[in-house]
Order: sequence, then structure tokens, then C-alpha cells
Amino acid sequence: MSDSSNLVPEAQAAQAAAAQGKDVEFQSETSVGYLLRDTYRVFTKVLQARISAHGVTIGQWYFLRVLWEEDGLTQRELSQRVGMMEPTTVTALNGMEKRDYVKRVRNTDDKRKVNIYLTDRGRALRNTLLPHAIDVNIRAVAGVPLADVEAVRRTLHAMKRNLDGIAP
Amino acid sequence: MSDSSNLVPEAQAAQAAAAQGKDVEFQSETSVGYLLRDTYRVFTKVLQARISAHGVTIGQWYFLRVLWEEDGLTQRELSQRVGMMEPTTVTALNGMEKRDYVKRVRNTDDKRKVNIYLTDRGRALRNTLLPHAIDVNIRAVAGVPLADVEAVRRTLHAMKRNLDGIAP
DNA sequence: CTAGAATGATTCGCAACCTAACGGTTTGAC
DNA sequence: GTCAAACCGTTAGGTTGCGAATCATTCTAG
Repeated sequence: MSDSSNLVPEAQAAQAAAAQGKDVEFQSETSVGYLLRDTYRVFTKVLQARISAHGVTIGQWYFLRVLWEEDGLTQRELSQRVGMMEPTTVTALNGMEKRDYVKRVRNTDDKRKVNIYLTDRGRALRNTLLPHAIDVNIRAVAGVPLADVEAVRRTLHAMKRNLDGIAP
Repeated sequence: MSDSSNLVPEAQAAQAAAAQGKDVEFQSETSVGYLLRDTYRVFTKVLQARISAHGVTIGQWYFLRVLWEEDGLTQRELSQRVGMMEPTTVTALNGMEKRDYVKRVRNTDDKRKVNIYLTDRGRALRNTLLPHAIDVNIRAVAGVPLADVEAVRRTLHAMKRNLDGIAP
């Protein structure tokens, strides 16, 4: 009763083998998904340790990075740039407002909108935190040939495009 | 007052520039960390959509993958294989036990330990779910030269090693 | 000009993680 | 043999993220 209509041929073959009682094989070590997850998690962990020492959570970090580039965005615009859903943005901004990194200013032309502005405190974090991000990024690829790093950039971009195309 | 003692030279340079009033530059697009995060998130989203259709959450998926390879592990062993902290394992197993994918059996030799065994239901999920994992992995790298995929595998492994070395 | 659709932010409830702290069990030093 | 240390699992509580529902505001068709 398995639906293979949406599976790639190799995956269909695995399914057919399974139907005949054979066990499907799939090594974790060679799975790009696993590697991605493991690497992402340790990367985040390291970065988190760095920036939380300066009073910024990893959740806030992504928003700060966007705001340093462009101030005064609405919450929706901010959500889209950061790639988070809006409820996530709300909670992140609540924390950042409480810590006085940003100000919420209700838009007078369109009172549905709220524009987000960095405070001096929030702006000042840039020069404190970015060197750490640079540091972690450099350390992460220490000893890796530049050609490989470029292949990774190319490939992750391509993967993201591929996956965006089939994301629900 | 910034502490640069633990920063890589390039990051120190950025810090020094910042101290002189220059704004630190750091493009998101070229940051491996960002790419990693974005790609990981959409990958997970796609996989999650596939397997949740079969009653398995993404949180349970990682545990199932380990248990399909090796049954009867203790919770601690399982945690280590999966790379999760033990409380996470507890909640994942609670869900899996409730859905009758696994059984918890108190170890008679050492009553502190609990061994985890797959039920028939849990074992049967393997042949249902693995083809989907294979499918997503193949689609993710569609159109990417094999050499690039291999570079990604190599590099992500190397990054993980590098980062594990500086993880808190 | 007004009803209803669209838009922007928010709240609520949930899942997946984590750290810290806690109880039961075993082990080891004396 | 005993009691402290180590070990295993769990509970409690917090963060980050999501989807669905809600509320206020604005736009649009008629």
C-alpha cells in the first residue's frame, strides 16, 4: 500500500526491495542530512557560547544581523529577511526591547505596522559581536582547502534551492 | 576593553578596526554558518513533512534510526549515539512508547538501567521511512556534481571536528 | 460609503532542545 | 559492612521555533 509515485527512482527501488522483505540500507555517515544537522548544531553551540557572553541570545543574533544592515523595518519585513515566522519575531523582539537593543515605533501612516529601530546599545553590539562571528567562521573551516569551502558554498546554495522547491 | 586573546588574527583585525570607529564588515551570504543554518532548516522541514505523515515526529526519527541499527541500548547509550542530552531522550521515548514503537525494559542486572527495545511496529517503520529519507537526500543534491557532494561531506566532517574542538 | 477581504502584529498551544537539580541504584574505599 | 561517590534516569523550568487563531487596521468592490 506504499505510495511511491512521488519518490525518486533510487528511493522507489529501496521501497520495492523492502516490499520483498529485504532491509533497506542507508548509512548515516554518508547522509548529507545527518552531516548537515551535526555540523549545524555544533556550529550554533559554539556561536551561542560566544555571543551569550555579551548578553545576546542566539535567537536575537539573527535579528540583530539584519537590523545592523537595515534599520526601521516592519516586523513582517524583518521576519522575511531573517527567515523566521512572525510569532518567533515577536518573542525575539520582546527580549531585545526589554534589554534595550531595539525600539518599537508604531507607524503613523499605517497604524497596523510597527517599525523596529536599533537603540545605541543595539547598534554598539555590532562591533562587539561580529568579530566573534568572523572568528567562529574562520576556525570552523581551518585547514580546509579553499576549493572545498567554495564547493560547500555552491552546494549548500544548490541544496537550499532544491529543497525550497519541494518544501511544503 | 575587548578581549582579543582568543580570536584568530582576521577576527582580531576586525576588532581593531572597530576600535578605530570603522564598521566591521561581514557578509551573510558568504558566511558558512548562515548557509549551514538555512540549508539545515529547510532540509529538516522537508524531512519532517514526509515522516510525520507516517506518525513519526522528527524528534523520534533520530532515535529510530539508531535503534534500527542496534536494539536494546540503554537510554544513556542511546542518547550518546543520537547526540542528544538525556532529558531529550526521555521525552522522545515517552512519545515513542505511547505510540508503541519501543518498549522500556528495566535491566535486571543493574536496576538503574533501562534497555530500549523496538516493538514490531517500531521495526516496521524502517522500511516505510527510510525510502523517504533516501528520496529527500537524493533530491537535495539533484544536479550537484558528485565531486562537490564529496567536498561537502569532507568539509562538513572537518568543520564538525574543528568546532567540537572549541565547543564549550 | 460600506461590507468584506487583505494585511500586520499578537496570543496561544505545541514540539524539540537544553541545563540544573533530584531520587534510586551500584560501586568502591576504608 | 558502611557510607560516600559515581551512575542512570527523571522531573522541572527555560529557550527557540512553529502553526492556527485572534484582533486591529487598511484596502477594495459594488
